[in-house]
Amino acid sequence: MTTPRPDWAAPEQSAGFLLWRVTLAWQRAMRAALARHELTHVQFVLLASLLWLESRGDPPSQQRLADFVGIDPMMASQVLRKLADRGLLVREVDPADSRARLLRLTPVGRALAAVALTDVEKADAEYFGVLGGDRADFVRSLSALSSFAQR
Amino acid sequence: MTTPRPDWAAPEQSAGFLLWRVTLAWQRAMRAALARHELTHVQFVLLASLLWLESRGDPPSQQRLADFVGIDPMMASQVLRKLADRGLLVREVDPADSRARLLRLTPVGRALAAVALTDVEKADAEYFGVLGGDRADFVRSLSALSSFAQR
DNA sequence: GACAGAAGATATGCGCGCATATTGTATGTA
DNA sequence: TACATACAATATGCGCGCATATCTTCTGTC
Repeated sequence: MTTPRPDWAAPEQSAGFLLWRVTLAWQRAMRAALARHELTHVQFVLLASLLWLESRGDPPSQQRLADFVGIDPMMASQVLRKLADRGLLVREVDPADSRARLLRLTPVGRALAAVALTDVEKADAEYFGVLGGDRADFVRSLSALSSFAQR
Repeated sequence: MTTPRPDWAAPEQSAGFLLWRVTLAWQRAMRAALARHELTHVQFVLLASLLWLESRGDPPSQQRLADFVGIDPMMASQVLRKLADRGLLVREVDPADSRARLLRLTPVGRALAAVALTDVEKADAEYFGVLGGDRADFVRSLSALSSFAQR
């Protein structure tokens, strides 16, 4: 166990490190696509998910949105406050539970989310386009890992 | 463009967001495997890569190691300084270029890298084990993305 | 030899991922 | 009613990813 292992020392030959680097590259692509909207990639995910949730039910709480997106409730709290400061959404106290904050997009926020969505979709399609026909298999593998590796 | 898109609003149905979440889960697995060695996942990658590079040539500079691993030279500089403070490696001025710092593992650092390597390998194999026979295809897809999405 | 440009290292600052602790509120049970 | 427990939100702190600026040193060309 004292001899170096080529398959670990060389990141490009390990699935884990490939995963890591590919994700970083994807995040850079997202950042580039969202830069002109003054949105970070987490801000966008929260806005887009809120758009989706709003369209089919009551306004969600911060907690519910964070669970839905799969990010840390702490992060969600901070990011949502900034988005509220920018006037993209409002955080109002839940009348049924004064601990919770209900989220509601403003018209400005709704419009921004919709426009950013098209840019992100284009960047995403371009990024994964190189996989060609293997894309379905790739996504299936990701799903298998994702369902296995629940937090 | 003002109607929500289910495939984007629901992260688990988008390849990009799947990628993101799976990578976060992998990083958590790495963190757990490395916790008892008091190593972060980036610290480990640097140590293991240094182990590999040392075994087959002259000691690399910080820049060369950062390039090899694929991380930011800035991060590498900070992390390597901490590792040097812990006595796991030494950073000596390159006699051929007084700007560069040459990296050399200490015996303690070499031993720690080797032990941590076994834990990480086990965790990694366990993590990707759920892919079963699809693992090769998955890694091939990752490689395609990786080579395409060079920084 | 003198100069401009490139490269290695560092500092600063912001956003994200996560762990921990604290406060206030909503539940359960006695 | 009183209390313990659980939960939503917040604050703090650390490590990472990255952009920008600065300083020093090397290398090119004249």
